[in-house]
Amino acid sequence: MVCPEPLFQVDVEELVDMEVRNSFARIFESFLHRQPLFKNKEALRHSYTPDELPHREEEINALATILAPALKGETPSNILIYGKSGTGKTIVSKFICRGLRETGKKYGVPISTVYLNCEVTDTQYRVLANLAKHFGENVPFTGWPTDKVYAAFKEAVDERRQNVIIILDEIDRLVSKGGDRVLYNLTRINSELQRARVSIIGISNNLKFTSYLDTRVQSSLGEEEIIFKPYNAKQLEDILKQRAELAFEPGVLDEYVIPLCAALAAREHGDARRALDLLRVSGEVAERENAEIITEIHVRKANEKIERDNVVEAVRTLPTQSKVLLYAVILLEERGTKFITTGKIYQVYKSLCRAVSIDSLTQRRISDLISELDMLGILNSTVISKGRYGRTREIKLEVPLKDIKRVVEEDIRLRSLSKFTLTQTRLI
DNA sequence: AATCCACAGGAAGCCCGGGAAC
DNA sequence: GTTCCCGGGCTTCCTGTGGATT
Repeated sequence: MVCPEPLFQVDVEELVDMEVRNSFARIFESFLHRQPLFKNKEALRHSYTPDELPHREEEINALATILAPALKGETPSNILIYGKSGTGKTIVSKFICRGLRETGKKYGVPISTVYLNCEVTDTQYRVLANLAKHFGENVPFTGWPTDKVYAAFKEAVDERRQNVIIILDEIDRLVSKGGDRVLYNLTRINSELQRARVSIIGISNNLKFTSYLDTRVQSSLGEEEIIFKPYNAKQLEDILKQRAELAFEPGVLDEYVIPLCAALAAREHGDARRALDLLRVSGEVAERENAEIITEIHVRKANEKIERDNVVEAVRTLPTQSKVLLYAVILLEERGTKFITTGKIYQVYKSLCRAVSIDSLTQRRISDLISELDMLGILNSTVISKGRYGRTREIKLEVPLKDIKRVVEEDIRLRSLSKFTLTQTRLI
């Protein structure tokens, strides 16, 4: 996500500013000889699982209590875990599963755990194929009938006596993409197994997602529910302190840095992931400035950088059609159009398509693309009714216009858009 | 109260590419 | 090579709707 700008370029600019032009050798020398700020940057990554998870004791206990029967060969209840992003759901689940496996190993109880992120593995087929692969079956990523994959998984799992715990992270993604049949199958699989037993841990940040499920799945999946509360600023501070000790050289952090990172992340619904990113990027910013100490200013800069980078990256990776659509909104915004509606956007969009000679999509499809951009937080759309003048969506740009305009124009196929003016359409 | 606008958004189905099996 | 299956992007067709206007 956050890709640091090349060190080289920035340093050169700075040197010119400082009117130090002797030689590049000096840059390299200083790079090599300056005191490092980081001791182990990995400790600030999301993927890092520390040995202790502060302020999640209750959740850990709850989860451990539910899963403990696996150690006696009994089948633990299925569990649903709810909580906003960065509240430790994933890390706690992985942490517990690791402990469970290790304890099982110690006492000779076979327990295997599988972690699947349903944002990537978002269909029935993919979930089953991944599970089957985990148990040694060779399933192609497409091609087989789903029943066959299911059978392959069942057979592989049932080869020996074992307790299997499947973690389905972002399980709500599965439902929104019609992969909920797999949940139905998985929750009933135990009745078809001879030796193995399967339990599911579903992780979701959407409290209401079960309402979209079949009632039978609802009740069997949600046998136990655990809710992860967001961290408050004080708790985030503790987490950051713990990681900072591992990540930074002693004495490089100004005393206000951690509280500020914690406070900024607490504003974002207590997101620990954001707090860690903030701390890491602050360090990187300071490093690039050749600073010896990381200060509040670096944190502020890091915060801006993270927000900008997120948006730019989101826009850069959009499909071409969405970029053209976004460009239509940008042009309308630049024109100061008061009510930007689906219809207006569609007309501008069509002329843009003509200008860059690509096929235009139907208004129905564009309506869906607008919703997607809304979900990404790039646009904001609200359905409004203008009485006699119809019901439509009022759409606003949610991100800095200049930044994203540049990003869209960078697309090779859309270069010529920069020359386009709205007078070419009869609108507005 | 009836009408009517400008869409929202659901449902069904088409088409295509990727891949396995025959 | 042909057939079958899956997922994703898309179109077509359709019904529904909030509130200004008639």
